Amino acid sequence: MPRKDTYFYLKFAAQFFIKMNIQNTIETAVKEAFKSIYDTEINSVEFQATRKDFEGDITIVVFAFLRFVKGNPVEIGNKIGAYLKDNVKEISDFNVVKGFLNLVIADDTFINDFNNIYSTENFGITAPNPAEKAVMVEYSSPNTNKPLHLGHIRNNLLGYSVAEIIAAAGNTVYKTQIINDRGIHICKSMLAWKLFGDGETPESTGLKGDKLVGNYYVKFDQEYKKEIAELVTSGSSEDDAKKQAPLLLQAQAMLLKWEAGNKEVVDLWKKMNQWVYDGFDITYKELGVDFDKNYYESNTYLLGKDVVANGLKSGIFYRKEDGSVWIDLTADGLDEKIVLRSDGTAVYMTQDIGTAIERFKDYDLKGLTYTVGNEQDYHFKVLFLILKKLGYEWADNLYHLSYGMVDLPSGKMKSREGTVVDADDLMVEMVNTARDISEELGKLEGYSNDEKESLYKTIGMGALKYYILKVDPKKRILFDPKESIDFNGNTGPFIQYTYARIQSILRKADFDYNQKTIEVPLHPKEKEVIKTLQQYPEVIQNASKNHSPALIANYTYELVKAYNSFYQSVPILGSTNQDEKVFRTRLSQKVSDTIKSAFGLLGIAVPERM
RNA sequence: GGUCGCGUAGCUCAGCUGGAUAGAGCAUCUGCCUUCUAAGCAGACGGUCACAGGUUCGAAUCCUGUCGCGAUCACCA
Repeated sequence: MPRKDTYFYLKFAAQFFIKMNIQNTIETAVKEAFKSIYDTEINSVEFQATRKDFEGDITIVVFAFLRFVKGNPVEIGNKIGAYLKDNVKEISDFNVVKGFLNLVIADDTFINDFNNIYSTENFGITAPNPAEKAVMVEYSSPNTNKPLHLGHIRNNLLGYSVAEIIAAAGNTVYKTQIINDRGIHICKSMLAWKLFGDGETPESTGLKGDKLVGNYYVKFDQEYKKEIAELVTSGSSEDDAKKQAPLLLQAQAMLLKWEAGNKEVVDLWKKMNQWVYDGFDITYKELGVDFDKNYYESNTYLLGKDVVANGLKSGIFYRKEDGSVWIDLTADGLDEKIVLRSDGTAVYMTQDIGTAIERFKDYDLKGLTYTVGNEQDYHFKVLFLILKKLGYEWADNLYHLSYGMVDLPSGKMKSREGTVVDADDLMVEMVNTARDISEELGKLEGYSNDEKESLYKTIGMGALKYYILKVDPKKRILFDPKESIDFNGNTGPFIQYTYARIQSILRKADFDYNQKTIEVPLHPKEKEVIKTLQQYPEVIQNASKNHSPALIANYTYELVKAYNSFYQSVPILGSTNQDEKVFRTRLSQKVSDTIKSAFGLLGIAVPERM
């Protein structure tokens, strides 16, 4: 094992070498240039990619040097440029515009780079370093009283993708969720089923288990509202009616029974939760997400109380007269926060403290990322601060992947009011749209029905996932169910289509393109594609650091645009020059490999044809 | 009210730790299928980067304030 890892490590190093090599060479040369021309030491050189409208590949910002050398930036740029052209073999030309020194990199340098990239397996991906501790990513974390909706889809896609990205950046990653399987809301569904369910089961109704249970959650709410209305007509105040409604009292009684371990209630709870889990499993599978370990709130809701007890002793927490325990965070600009109820039971915070500690005990972790909506920003800020105050050094490596809500034109989605976009329904709809478009285009002759259906799923889910993931997680998404998700332009199918076209070329390539070619004149479009490919490793690192699948999505789009432009301007298989043909085929192949890799990080599959 | 986030083209979004004339897609309009898949390519149109100050050689980007939208400030989770 260690040997294999070392091997991967070297590969990773080699990969960075490709890109950094040139920049380092230039940086060193620039320093030499200042030494020899101005007799001045400079400490760093600021690089940026040359803008498309200018000639060149890499640009040095001359303004930054004015601190060290006084003078006209254009003049300085010209002198440095001339020095570089004479002394650095990779630089074939230069020009200066205002304070920008644009350098032209020699074609053979690009081709060499590309050949290195081509022969790098899993280009861009860094294998985990076994000496490093792991990272845990929590996502999904549903309630077991209702089905998953569009909001959960965003959560799941984000969490899954971020986990993949962090792994690709060189970490061992564990995916987890905490299932909110206890509490009054579960009892509501249970009670409604018991009272009105008539023994219905997923088998007897043919309904997905989570849907069935969700129906009873809605049923409870309807009946509960009726009771409130009746109480109000008979003279109760609205508030009293809400508290006194028999259904609610029964649900509360049920929760007490559950906590006391009453067999009948616990058995019903187990049965109905299992229905929900079976339903969720189907949805998760369709979505293509998975978990390494599930935590259940019914196991963790008592955690954290001993931690609070210890913190009380050390003075981090304090007890109020009624017995409740608090932490004072006003010195940190926050409020006072309760960590234990006056009856000694745990609150959400207590549980999260305990669960975090538990996870660090269960796994050898360096960090933990929570994928939870931005409505809980405050909760996590407080949680992290408390853990820090409790002295856990890993508290600095906790991260709240906070994402914006998915809203409908009508406003927020509400399960009880039936204004949610159901996860399963939406996925079916996306696949249907993919089917309609594909059938209309009719490019799939020779495909069996199974192959076609599997392809429609790939495309439909690709459209959905890309649509959600290309947006910065922080931003809220407005989803209009009437305007269907696009399949043209900056979309998943557009990128999948490019992949499929390349596969078609590779299938037709009846020559050996495994051979390196160096002596080909480089077309500007080819250069653009190579430049974009070079960025991939850095993009992954960046996306990991920023917990942002959107960076991967946007990068993939850039790559595909560059490739399509190339594809349209020059013949690949039709090239009359054999070396050129080989080179372009190799370039195409690596682009498709990279698309597949990047889309893999987004949890999106790619098709061989479409 | 306090705190946090967001505000870029008609719509949906990019724009990395400040850099050149702010970029895509959709929509509208114009070209390109006897050459590798037109779910494509090339182009036109479209912007007081919410507003006002400040820092800087240089600000959509950093700082301050204002406005607008959202979230949050529970002995719910």
